[in-house]
This record gives sequence, structure tokens and C-alpha cells, in this order.
Amino acid sequence: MEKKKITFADIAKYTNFSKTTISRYFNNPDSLTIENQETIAQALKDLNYQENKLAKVFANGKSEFVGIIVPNLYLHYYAEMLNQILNTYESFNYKFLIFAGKNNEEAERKYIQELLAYKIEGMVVLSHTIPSKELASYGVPIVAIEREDQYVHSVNTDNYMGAVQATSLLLKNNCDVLLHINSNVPKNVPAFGRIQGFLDTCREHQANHEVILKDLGHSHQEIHASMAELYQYMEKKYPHMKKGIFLANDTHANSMLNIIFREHGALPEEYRIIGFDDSPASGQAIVPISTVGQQIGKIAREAMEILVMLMEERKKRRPQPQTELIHKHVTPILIRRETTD
Amino acid sequence: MEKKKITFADIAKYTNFSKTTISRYFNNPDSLTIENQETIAQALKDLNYQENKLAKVFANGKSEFVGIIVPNLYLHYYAEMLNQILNTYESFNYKFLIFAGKNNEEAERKYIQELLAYKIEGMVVLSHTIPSKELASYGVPIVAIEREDQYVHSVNTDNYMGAVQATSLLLKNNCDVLLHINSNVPKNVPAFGRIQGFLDTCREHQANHEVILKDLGHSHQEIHASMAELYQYMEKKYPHMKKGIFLANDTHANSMLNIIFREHGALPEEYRIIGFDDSPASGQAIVPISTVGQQIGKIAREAMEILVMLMEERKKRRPQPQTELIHKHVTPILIRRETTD
DNA sequence: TTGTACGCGTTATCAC
DNA sequence: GTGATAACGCGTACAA
Repeated sequence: MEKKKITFADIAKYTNFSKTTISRYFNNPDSLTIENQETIAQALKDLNYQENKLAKVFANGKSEFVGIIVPNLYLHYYAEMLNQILNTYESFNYKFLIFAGKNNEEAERKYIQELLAYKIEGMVVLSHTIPSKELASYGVPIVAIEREDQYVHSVNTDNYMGAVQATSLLLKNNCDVLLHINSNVPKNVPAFGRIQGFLDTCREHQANHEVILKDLGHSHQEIHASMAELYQYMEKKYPHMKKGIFLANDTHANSMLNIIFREHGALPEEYRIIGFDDSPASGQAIVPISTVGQQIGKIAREAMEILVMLMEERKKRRPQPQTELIHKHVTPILIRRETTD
Repeated sequence: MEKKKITFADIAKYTNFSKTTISRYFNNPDSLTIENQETIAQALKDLNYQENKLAKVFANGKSEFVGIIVPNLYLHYYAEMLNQILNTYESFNYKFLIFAGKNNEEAERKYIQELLAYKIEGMVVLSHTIPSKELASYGVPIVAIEREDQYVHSVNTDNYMGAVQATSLLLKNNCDVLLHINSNVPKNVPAFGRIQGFLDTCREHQANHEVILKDLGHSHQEIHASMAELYQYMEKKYPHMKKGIFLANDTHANSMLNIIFREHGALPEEYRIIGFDDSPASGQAIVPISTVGQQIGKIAREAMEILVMLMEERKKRRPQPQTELIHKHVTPILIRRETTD
């Protein structure tokens, strides 16, 4: 194990060049003769040089770090989003410093301070706890994904359109009554569009409908219990009617499907179900569940493209600060499987 | 937006102390009088000082960075492991630089070079592509999780014990034949223990058994098709016998369960099923699936504890290099749900 | 095309 | 208890 690390000074001594020339070899190789390039290349091998980006960053101020704050990685949605963001490394070469939030403002503030201390050039925020107004005040380019975004740039799924598609599909299935089951989503988060899209579509088509908003719990057990209760409710309130249920996500949809399926030994014609997210749960359910597929890869890429643009602009000698906020929407894709006709 | 960043020099000027004293305020505050501490604290607020860890790291060489290489975040297992590792930040204060591998040796080598360039103090490797011998040669403390680990420290689930527990449960269920379905796991990766544990337990109890090792595919469709085929195979080969099936993971188990359930409208007594991992899929299946629960949180913590120990040792003036490899095993927990009696 | 000298923001080593 | 000064490894005018 080589204990002493090789620096430009060592290479310079070894090749009889100056440190500057070594530096140029890395940053502007064309300014050296081919011969000298080869000399240095050989020296790097001989000495087994290991580049030191920290020193480089320290000298030129470009850390190439992007900070990410996710609420958790338990939900497939966040894990996959992180995955897709990490994959942009190949295109943009930014490195990612990641913190998993704990639904705790103070903790997340600490994370942000830590990120700033490491001189991140930008930040992608998926966590919901800290208001966008505060985020915007940190003086670092920020792109939010699927959260309240009044004061920061953002990329979101077009939740409204997704809901319209889902609801329309249920209408085409000739359902007698349409139900939307969701939690009490605040109006200022993008996911609220799922409720609004459902309502508008139902009203437009003068369809019999009901929106059920309540805390459905977080653990699987709680969700399952909520769904069981709602099933009983629907059975009583809408007997012998074809019920089209649009659930807020695939986990909920799967839970509801399981309850119905076990009750009937199959999914009866009387129930049509559609979820949201296209999470693995939907495809691997006892009956593959129709869903609205978020284009996670596209969202991640758009977010990074905006962030990179902002970060690059900032590094210019005379930066033109982006004045208007960018709020990009990515249209989700309706995925028809077996829980709808 | 404060454009000019405040440095120790600014604070020193503002307070009429020297830079050294400012540094001491952060690293050894007790060496200052209370009075002076307060003076400096006030100055920090007045000037809105933002610490610069990069400069600190550059000066003292302790980056507090740990590199992580995961194969992907699509599988819940890796996502949750990453989650748990990230959570150790609260305890150890190490920051994580993360790369998602692409099953591509060259790409992962590039990632490792990048990590080394950022002067990571240690590395947690979950990816399988690069041999442990090469990993060990990079001169950085490394802990592997659930992968080939001949030349590096590691923390793994006790796969053998997990398989013994699963198989024993099937035996207690009075199955006439025991089947283990898995892919062709190499002998040198920890997961091979699942096969060995199954075999040893069956032999010990002189139970009728069969191990089916084949490529089951990676996409949900492929897996589903493989399972459908295996179901037909079992129906023919073991008619009217009570079949106890131990599957390599919960995704496979869920797929097999769905096939059986749809065929019979329920899970017949003739089939008993157990998976591995305790992934959400197992609990949320049409019939909650018995499984062997990996203690992901515990594994993550043990891995970081070992890594931290190694990293701290290395920072001492006269480090005592750890000579023997540590291979820690974490016992999994049998989770009995409804697919076994 | 190549070299000199200094700056980046902190810590470490001596002094006082 | 406090201060001056030299590292740390690289980039970057400015010179040659």
C-alpha cells in the first residue's frame, strides 16, 4: 500500500517539468507537445499517481457536488427516483451527497448546513418538511421534485392529467359510480392534482361520484384496515352498482384489490380498480393492476438538466441569474392492465 | 444572497483575534476564555459565517466521506440497506458518496477512482462485479455486504441458518416433499448458504426433496413465466402430495403464490410457501407470505461499525493495521405468516 | 510551449 | 491563552 501520495510536485521533479505543466497536462493537454504529453503520461504510471479532487475543488471552487434530500428510501418511488438521479452521473459528472430525511425540520436543516459546508453547487429536494421559501434563501440553485414549490424551480408529474386519464378510463368502463380514495393532500403539493383531476372529469361527464379523503395510515396493517372498512362502506352504499375506484397509489390499490379478491375469489366485474405510480406492486399483484405510470427517469433527467443549467450559469464570470421560476410538468402514462376492461 | 464568503481571516479582523484563535474556537473551544468564546460566537452571527469543510478536509486530510457502491436501487433490499446506512450519519457523522453500479466492471472501476479522488476514508460495497481481491488492493478500508468477500471484511446475513429455519418450518408443516427454487448461485457468495442450508436440513431429516436451480429471469414477466412452468412441473411430478416450497426471495414467492392462488381461488393445503427477505411484497401479498427476514438495519449498522473502527484506527499516529479479516454474520428471523401452518 | 509566484481556507507547529 | 507562519495540492494570472 503506497502510503505517501504523489503530487504534481513529485511528477514535476520526476519529469523535470514545472507543476504548472503537469496541471496543464490535465486541464489543457493540447498546449503541450505530444512528446511531453507522453513523458508525463509515463511518469503518472511510474509513480502511480492518484488524482486529488479535493485539492482541485479547493483551488477552483467547483465541487461538482449536488446535494439530495429524500424523505426515505422505503417507498419505491423515492428509491427509483434516486436511482435515476444517480444515473445522470454518466451525463453530467456531478457527484451526489445524499441525506435521507426523517420528517424532522431540525434534522433536515442540519443536513442542509452540512451540504452547504461541503460547497455543493446545487440541490435536489424531494423531502416535504422545509418550506420552499426557506430553501430558496440558501443561495444555492435548487430543484424540487413532487413537493410544494412556490419559491423554487421544480419538476413534477402532471398529476392532474394522470387523474383525468385514470378517471376517463373508469368512465369508459361504464362504471355506475366513480370513487376516489386519497388522504387529505394539501392544495399546494402537486399530488393534489389527482383529486382535482378526478373531480373535474366526473363533473364534466356528469358522472355519479364520491371523493373519500381520510387518513389511511402509514403501515401496511393500517392501510389494509382502512381499505377493509372502505370496502364495507362501498358494498353497503353502492350495492349492485359497478364501482370504479381510483386510488391514490398502487400500494392502496393492491390492498383494496386483495380484499375484494379474497372476498369473491376473483375480481368481480362489479369492481374496477386503478392505482397510481406503476410501482412493482401493481404489476405483481394477484390481478395486474391498471395504473398511471410516473415517468421517473424522465423526471429525474429533467430535474438534473434544469439544475445543471442553473449551476453552469452560476460559474460564468458574469452570470445571468434565472429570474423566473421553472415549473416543468411530465405527463404520466396510462397503463391498462387487468383491473380495468 | 451573500456573494462573498466569510473566512477565518474576516472573523479574525472583525474580532481582533488571529486566525488561529478562530480555528481553536471550533476545534478546542475550552482553550479560550468564556468571554472570548462569546465574542467570536457573536461575530459569527454578525458576519453570517458559513463553515467550509472542504478547506478543513484539505488541511487535515480527514474527508469524513464514505463511498458506497450499490448494484441498483430497484430491489427493495438494496434501497432499504442504503437507507439504513444513510441513517448511521446520526451516530458516526460520516457523509456518503454514492454510486449505483450498472453490472459493468469498467464503469464501477471508474466510480471507485472517482471516490478515491475525493479522498474517501472507507467504502461499503454491495455490488458484485469487482472481485474482492481487487477491492482490497485500493488501500482503503472496505466492508462488503452480502457478496463475495474472500479478501475484504464483510457483514452478511446468516443465509445458512435462514435456510435451516425455513426448511424446518416446512418440515413441521408435514410436507411430503420439499422443494427449493433458486438460481445458480456461485458457491462463494453468501446467498449460496440458502441452498446448502436447505439440502443439509432435508438430508438430516431424510426428507423427500428436490433443489431446482435455473435461470429464472430478471423481469417480472420472465420470473412469472418461470414460476408458471415450475408450477406445472410440480403438479405433474408430485400430485396429491403436500408440497413445501422454499423460494430464493419474496418476489419469486409472490409470483408462485399468485399462480397457485388464481388456479385454485385460494392457497390449498397442498401447497406451503416460504420466501426470503421480508420485503414489502411478502406482507402485502394476496396471502401474507411466510419469509425469512433479513435484519437490514442491523447489518447496515454492523458494517458501519466495522468500517468506522478501521477508519479511526487508520487516523492514529501509529495505526495497528487490522490483520485478520472480519466476517460478521447476522442471524435472520423467521417470520411466520399465512402461507405456512 | 513552459515557468514563477501566489491564492484558495483551514489546521498544525512552534513560539510567546 | 494567544499569535505568527508554514503547510495541504492544485489552479491561474503573469512572465518569459
